[in-house]
Amino acid sequence: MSTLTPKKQAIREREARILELARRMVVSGGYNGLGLDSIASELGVSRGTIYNHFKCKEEIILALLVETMDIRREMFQRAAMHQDIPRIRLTGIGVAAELFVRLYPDHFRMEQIVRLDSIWDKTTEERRALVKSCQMQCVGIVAGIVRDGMAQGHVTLPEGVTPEALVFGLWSMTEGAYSIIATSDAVTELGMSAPFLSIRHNTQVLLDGYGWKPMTSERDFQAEMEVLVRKIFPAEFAQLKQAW
Amino acid sequence: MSTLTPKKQAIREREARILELARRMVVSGGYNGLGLDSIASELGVSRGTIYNHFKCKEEIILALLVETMDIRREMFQRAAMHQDIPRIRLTGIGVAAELFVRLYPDHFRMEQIVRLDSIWDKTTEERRALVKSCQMQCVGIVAGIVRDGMAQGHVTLPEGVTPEALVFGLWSMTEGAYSIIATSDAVTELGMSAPFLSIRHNTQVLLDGYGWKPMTSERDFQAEMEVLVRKIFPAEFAQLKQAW
DNA sequence: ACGTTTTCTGACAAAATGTCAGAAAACCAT
DNA sequence: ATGGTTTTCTGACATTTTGTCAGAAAACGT
Repeated sequence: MSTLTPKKQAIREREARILELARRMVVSGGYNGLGLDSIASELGVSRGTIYNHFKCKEEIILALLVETMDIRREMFQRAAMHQDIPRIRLTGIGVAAELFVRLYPDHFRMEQIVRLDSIWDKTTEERRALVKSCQMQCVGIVAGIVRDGMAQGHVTLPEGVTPEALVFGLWSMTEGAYSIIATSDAVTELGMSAPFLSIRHNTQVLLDGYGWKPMTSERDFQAEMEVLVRKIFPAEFAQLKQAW
Repeated sequence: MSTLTPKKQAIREREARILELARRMVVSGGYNGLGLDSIASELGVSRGTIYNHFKCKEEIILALLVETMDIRREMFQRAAMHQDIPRIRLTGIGVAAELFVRLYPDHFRMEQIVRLDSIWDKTTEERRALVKSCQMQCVGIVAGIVRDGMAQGHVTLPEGVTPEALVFGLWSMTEGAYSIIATSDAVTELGMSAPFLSIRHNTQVLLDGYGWKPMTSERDFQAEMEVLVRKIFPAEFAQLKQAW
């Protein structure tokens, strides 16, 4: 597989460059900030060539989304694999989510943009399936930890509440928080300083609300997070060291 | 003020029609779905006339956003004014938020779109100030209830946690949840059935986590919500009656 | 009824997307 | 190497959309 003709190899490299340039443009100017003309000229090729790689603008954007979601899924998997009690593993997922957003804000912004702009109609079913699969894997990983917690008697969900409902709560809260932080510059003006600390605290409060043991009164999860980030994500931690 | 020349009156009415048509278009096709050409032709005027009303597309969209946010703020105010213990009033805010999203999904979608698409640069400072003011009022209303709860000894926040941090948690969770529901058609496939019930439950669990009395073990907030919606939002309740 | 002000129009320039016939380059077999 | 075949690339074209503006048309006030 590594023996491609020189030409094919060059094409493959160019595709990577297209995506790289496209990401920068989408991140800085949204859907409309992505201009195929600019990409083509920056790459020194004509616009027609871009259309040999992707059949429309929307496909480029969806390709970026898949790249993005793959990164997060991989980070979630690493966190879920950590050997510890369920609540700590869940805390690790939270760490992964925060790291993802903070280290790759462009990727997160990408997700937000794609979600909203109505680009889905024009894309191929194939790529859409990739996106959905990635999302389901992420939810599945977290739901698995919740089930572990239930199996070990650390948490008992009320009648009619599924593990997925708890996952939904965590997902909603983090997704919403990061989105508010990313888009509403007024967060600090609104009296919400240190929003990342607030998120870490609020997620743990939610788990406390479910009565998931050990509770925050018994264990310092904020300190635990630093241990986790160093252990599971050493490289990532090094990148934002002082900012953690 | 009600005595405008016939012409001025007609212009004012047309402006309303423009916004009305624009909203439909933005909701169905996002930023790019809004075409001034279509609006003009549907109104039977030329495109130049539209530009007499708004100096660019972006201003139209921001005008829509202000309309939208005003509705929510008004609903929040109604809920906050309800005479009861703080936790119930907060529950009322949750009811308001849910009603807003469910009754005016177009408005909510509007907010999402505006937030992301990079349209802010082109808009006037004046209109941006309107948006920010509305947002601060909403946060202020909720934070006020939290302070009431603290003053009455119903909840005690840990060292270093501000009332706004709690508000941030509630805001994040609902914002995130509604956004996930609205945009990710896979919610039910992911095992998250009855998402609105999950949100209601999760917000209460969060308050429980903060130890806010009375807790859900002492009082049935799900039942309380139905009382609130009937009492505070009778007209709105009537609209989605069976769906509540 | 007439001069003034406001409003409206439609043509124009500019920018962007997507297409395609023909040119250019790469490939391959002899 | 060379010639024929396939792949890739180009740049002009059609189309759509935004925003502008001089002059036409309508409304207004006296």
